[in-house]
Amino acid sequence: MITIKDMADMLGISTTTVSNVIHGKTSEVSQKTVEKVEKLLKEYDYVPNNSARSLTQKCSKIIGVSLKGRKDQYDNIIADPFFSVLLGAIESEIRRRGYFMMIYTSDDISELIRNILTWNADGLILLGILHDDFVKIKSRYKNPIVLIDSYAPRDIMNYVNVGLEDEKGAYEMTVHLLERGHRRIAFLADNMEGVDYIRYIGHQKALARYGLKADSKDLLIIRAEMMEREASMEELFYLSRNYTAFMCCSDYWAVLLMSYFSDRGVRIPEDLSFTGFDDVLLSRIIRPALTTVRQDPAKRGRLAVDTLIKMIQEEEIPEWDVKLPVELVVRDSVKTISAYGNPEHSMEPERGIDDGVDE
Amino acid sequence: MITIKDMADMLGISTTTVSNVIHGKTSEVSQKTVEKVEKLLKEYDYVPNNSARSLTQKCSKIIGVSLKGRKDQYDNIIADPFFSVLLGAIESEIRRRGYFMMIYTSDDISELIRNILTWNADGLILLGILHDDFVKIKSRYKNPIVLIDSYAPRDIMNYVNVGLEDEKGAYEMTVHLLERGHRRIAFLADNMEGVDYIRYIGHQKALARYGLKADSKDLLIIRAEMMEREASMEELFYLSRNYTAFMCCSDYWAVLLMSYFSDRGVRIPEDLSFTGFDDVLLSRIIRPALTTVRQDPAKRGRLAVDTLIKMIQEEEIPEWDVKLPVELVVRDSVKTISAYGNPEHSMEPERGIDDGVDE
DNA sequence: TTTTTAACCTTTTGCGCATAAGGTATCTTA
DNA sequence: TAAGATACCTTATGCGCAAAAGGTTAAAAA
Repeated sequence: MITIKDMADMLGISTTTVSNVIHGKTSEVSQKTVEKVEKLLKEYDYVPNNSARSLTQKCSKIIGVSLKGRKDQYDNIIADPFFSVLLGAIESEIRRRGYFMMIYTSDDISELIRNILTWNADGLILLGILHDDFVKIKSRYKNPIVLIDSYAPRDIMNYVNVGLEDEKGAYEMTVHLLERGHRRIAFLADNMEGVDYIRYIGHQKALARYGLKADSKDLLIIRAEMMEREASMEELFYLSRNYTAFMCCSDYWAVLLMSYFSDRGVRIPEDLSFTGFDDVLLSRIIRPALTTVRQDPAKRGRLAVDTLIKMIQEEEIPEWDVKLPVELVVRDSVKTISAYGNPEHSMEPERGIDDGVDE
Repeated sequence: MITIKDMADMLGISTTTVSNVIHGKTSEVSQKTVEKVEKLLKEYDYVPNNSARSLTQKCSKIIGVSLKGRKDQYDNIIADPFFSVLLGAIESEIRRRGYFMMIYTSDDISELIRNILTWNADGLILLGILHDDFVKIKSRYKNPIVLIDSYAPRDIMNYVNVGLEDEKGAYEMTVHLLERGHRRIAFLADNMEGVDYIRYIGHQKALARYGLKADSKDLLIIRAEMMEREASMEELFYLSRNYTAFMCCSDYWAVLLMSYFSDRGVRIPEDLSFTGFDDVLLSRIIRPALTTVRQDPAKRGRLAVDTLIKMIQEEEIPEWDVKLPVELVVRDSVKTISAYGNPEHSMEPERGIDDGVDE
């Protein structure tokens, strides 16, 4: 590996002059010298040592990306069809902007913090981080952070979140189910800390508009490890008899559950309707095609990187809670229940109740 | 950020002593001093600056991972269901071993080289690299490299490849199709440079065993951009009438094509049978479930990282061409053709022809 | 003529760390 | 008692780079 000093010695000039040419400070260097240096630069295809640069500059050109959330059968979050699309978009945008990406998928938050600090990452993108972990990171890491799919009490801590119209999405999906005659709807979430909580609020509001009240026993928390355990799945299967529809917080799990249920002879959507969230490729391909809420992960990834780099370079904090649009995508996984057996609820929304969503 | 010098000053000792404690060279430091330093280390949660370390040591603890290959609708290779699982396995293994991962998905090979060199990566994992690009990288980058799914003439260049029994997989799949009565089989590949070429050889050998000869017009090269172009798909649709089975080199494309064809009224497998390669989650979930060749991407990722780190640490080159096992997974996407209309080929393999695969 | 200024250099410093090389006691051994 | 060994420490150096600070020359301004 050729260094600045090597080239300076070859030309009999100082390293500062070579460095100046590299950084385009040509006003301080004669035309003749510039040409000599540039010739050598090309000849040896000089590549700067970024470790050395990071030491002198305050910036490392590294952006850390941390993923947490639902895992697949390989205990592997990158393989999640939604996250992988998002991650791909983030990677290409980071690269396009001249930065480097380092990924951390560890559940160990102090390991994550050590990794960020040891490389002195210029900025951080956190996907699906829980509030407590976010606070821990904030207390040690002072560079800009952009969140994706993370919600926390704003009075506690400032943050920039590249989010979604989650509440609206869940609201519209619930209305869709209600309008098709469903009254016994289970809401399946990862946890009640992050986006799923916001979605649940939308769900509640939609129910309220129809004069219904959300019942906590209809809120089913599905953790990744449950998917593996036959006993948990059996229980879910047993529970499902109480419902006409399963409203899931991700396409991934909706699809996994559909597969499990249909293998056990449940007809979808005749016996049980399913809805998802995200609109991943999978959802278009399976049969019945999944009714879901679409978001644009590529756009979201790009916006997150863009926002972060703005914060890094201009040290100015932009809008702290973007909400990207969602769109209801109706396919074939929801049955229309014409003659609904439970007469206590009318099909029409009740009057006098506020029309709903606050965004 | 606290540094070694900060701590040395606090304790009134030299930086060397602190450094020695950090590296466990406690034989050179008195018990009392060790305790003092360790207390401070814990108190301030000291994290070393890896840029500084990289400068003094010859190693950076960075492993570069480069992906090339088929892309999805977002022009995003990370989102590929097979690559993402593999990548996830690689990431967690790299982290477990105390290294850091940097990803490059750029098609621009000289940009990739610059990135590796600028960070002085200790090693490289290349997925699906083409031979010319590999030669370019080798000429500039002298640290260990492990390939995944890459084949090249071995006499030209030494390399370590963590591969698959590709030939065997394709052979067995072709035999499966032949045994079910298929004679007009299209072989769908990405390109003829990498693993698909090896698979095609297996395909040819299986055909030969049945007294058939592979016809180059049955080899259909499907590039990612064709998936987007309606015209290309229409042409493929038109071509499909000549075949009873589409043998695809990846589940991903098999599934995409199945979806396209069934939307156009083609019944699968009644009108057209499909097979894949990889056995991704998708394949188990779609209907008909896809008959495919299974590989274990998690194991493969781990083995690749393990091999690379062995090369980095022991500077010893292990087995240079591992072939991990594959397994035929028969599901529902292949029709059994009982009365086959073309009398010129018998259902039985011809005698006297060698039994096939060389592994 | 002297001073100023601009153009074009170089020398020096330090980022944080690891290590080679150099100390100074104290303890062993013959 | 002198020579060597041991335990425990420090000083000095350099990795590759960027930038502050310091030169020198020649042209421009006073």
